[in-house]
Amino acid sequence: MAAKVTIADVARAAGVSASTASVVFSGKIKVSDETAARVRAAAAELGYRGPDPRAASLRTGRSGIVGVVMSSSLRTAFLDPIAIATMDGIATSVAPLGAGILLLRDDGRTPAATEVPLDAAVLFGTHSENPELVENLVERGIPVVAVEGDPAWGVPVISLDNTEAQAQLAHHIAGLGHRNVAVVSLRWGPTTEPGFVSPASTPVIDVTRERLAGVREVFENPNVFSARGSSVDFGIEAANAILDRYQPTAILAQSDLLAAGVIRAATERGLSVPKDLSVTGFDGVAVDGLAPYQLTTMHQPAYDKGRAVGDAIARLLEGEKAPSVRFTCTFRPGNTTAPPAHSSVN
Amino acid sequence: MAAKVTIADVARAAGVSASTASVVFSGKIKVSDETAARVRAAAAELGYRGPDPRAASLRTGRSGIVGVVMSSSLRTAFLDPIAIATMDGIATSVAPLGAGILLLRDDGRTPAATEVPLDAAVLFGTHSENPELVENLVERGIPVVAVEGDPAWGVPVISLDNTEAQAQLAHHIAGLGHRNVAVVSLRWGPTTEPGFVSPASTPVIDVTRERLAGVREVFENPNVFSARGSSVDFGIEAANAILDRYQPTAILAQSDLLAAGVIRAATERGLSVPKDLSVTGFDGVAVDGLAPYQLTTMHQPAYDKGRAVGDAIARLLEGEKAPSVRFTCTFRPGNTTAPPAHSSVN
DNA sequence: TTGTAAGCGTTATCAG
DNA sequence: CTGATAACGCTTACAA
Repeated sequence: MAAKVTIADVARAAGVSASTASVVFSGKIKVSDETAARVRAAAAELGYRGPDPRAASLRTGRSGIVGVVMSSSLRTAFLDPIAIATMDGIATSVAPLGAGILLLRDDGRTPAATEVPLDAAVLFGTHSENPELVENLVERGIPVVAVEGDPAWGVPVISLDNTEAQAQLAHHIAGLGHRNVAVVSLRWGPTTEPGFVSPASTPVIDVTRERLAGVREVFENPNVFSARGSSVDFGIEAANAILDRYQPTAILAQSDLLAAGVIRAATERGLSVPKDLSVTGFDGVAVDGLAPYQLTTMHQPAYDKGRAVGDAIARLLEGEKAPSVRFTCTFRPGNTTAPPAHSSVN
Repeated sequence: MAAKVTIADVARAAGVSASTASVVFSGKIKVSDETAARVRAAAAELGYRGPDPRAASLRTGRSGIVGVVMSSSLRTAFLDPIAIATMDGIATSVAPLGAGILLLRDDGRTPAATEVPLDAAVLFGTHSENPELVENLVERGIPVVAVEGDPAWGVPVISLDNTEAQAQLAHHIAGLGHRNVAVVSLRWGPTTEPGFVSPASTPVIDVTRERLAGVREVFENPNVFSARGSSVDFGIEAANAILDRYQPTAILAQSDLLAAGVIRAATERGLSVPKDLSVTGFDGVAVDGLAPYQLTTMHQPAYDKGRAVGDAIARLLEGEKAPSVRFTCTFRPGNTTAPPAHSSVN
């Protein structure tokens, strides 16, 4: 536990100046092999482990940290495979920038994004609640990129063609002849309870709203059950509520996890999928344990979305403008949709 | 985009010294309301958003960042609900320290843990491969805590009574009268392919080894299939391989996810659980969509393990010693185990 | 190729 | 309660 040894100590021991020693470690300028060796030897001798990142980051203005601001707990956020894939994409794409991912929440339960040495910040999910955060970050000169948020903030937004994609699924269902469909939606608002929602109501959460709009382009007035979130169990809950009350020939779920739950609930009631009930998902993730069903769904390029975030950050860090990017989902037919049976099973 | 405004600018504008202005923002020392107001007004005027975290962290020696070093990709790590719960616990317990979680890997695909301003580091999973990292961190005076690792490094380890817990499950199965059991294990080594393993082989990964030892305390020579990792689908794969070759009356899976896959595979083959096949898990997580089965399993306090990590960090940061902690799993009986049928179904 | 000088923006300490 | 002073440990023009 010797007192802290600094680069100056190393330089002194090696008989060179601090700047030379610094350069030996950063490798940014050529140093004669001989002096470099001397510096390294001195460092080893003194137990110097390389520059202190704190001091380096003050000097260079870079910390190697990209903050990802989420609006929910870690546990909740990472329940969603899409969130994980996106994060993975972000992590991968910022790695070449020499950066890592710092998990932050915007509710005061973690250090504020403004109290941590960030090189850039990613707004993950809906943050419409908290425009001051964005403003603060931007005024500090910290590049900000949003995933699936409100483009109004003037920051680049990496998003999806949610409405069009969901409409495509709805058209597929309509084309098969279905007229009587129901929707299992994602969370309506940040704190909304699950349940049926009135046709007049509009979802607060962007993704929910956009996807629902896609269904409504095709089906006038579907019954909508807003789930507690995206999971198989919530899908089961929603499907049971729907099937207790209505006899739709198709259910459009706003996520694959929810769809898997719908299938589970339907088959447990003795309904055959897709003969008695067609089911569609959204996301195109591999739902663990769903086999032998293959969901008819829209695949979203979550990982690529994450990579786009990193690209945008890189651009912003260079002082360039970064454009918003809207990714396109692709239709993935499975074996969970079919024309409706002529008569209701009931 | 005015040039960067510093606390000195604010102080000057407010007609006070920089130190006074600093104290207004940190709140660590009393300042007269009047001067405080003047400083704040000046800050607002100039668009000063508070101290630069980089400079503050150099000066104070604290960055508010706890690094979590994982050995796999984000995607892989977060597939496991236990990992998520543990991370959640860590995030929660370091929050009061004013810290957030920085996701790091030890394979050069993210900034090295040594290049980032960490207040502390958590080694997540097996890091036996990389003792230099630990050494480097420790020499820098950065507190290190390990989750489920090798206690040999001299850092506190937060772990589980894996062997005893698994043995408890094995005794439960033996007590029901089972004599012919098989095991679905977690990954054998960091890069091992799935498959049956020879009785002589010992797992490289700590958790796998410890849990297997628990089974072997009770059952001499079970057939062991090492899965590709912890997921329902890998469990299905493993169970099918086992049931193709053997007729065990019970399968002990090393995770709940694997156990869920075993159940799925078994029921798809027409075996009834638990009548024809008893199945146990490990972890005690709520497996999404497993209902109506309730796994007989050991519950591990993953979240609390995470909290213990935070506690250890807090202690280390105070300069105290932090003890290693070994958590105890609790038996959770479900409806997936029963005495073996008198004759094989086959 | 190496050294000199000048901060990066803050905050702890201590005196007033 | 406020101010002066001195670091925190490093990097980077620029000069030699």
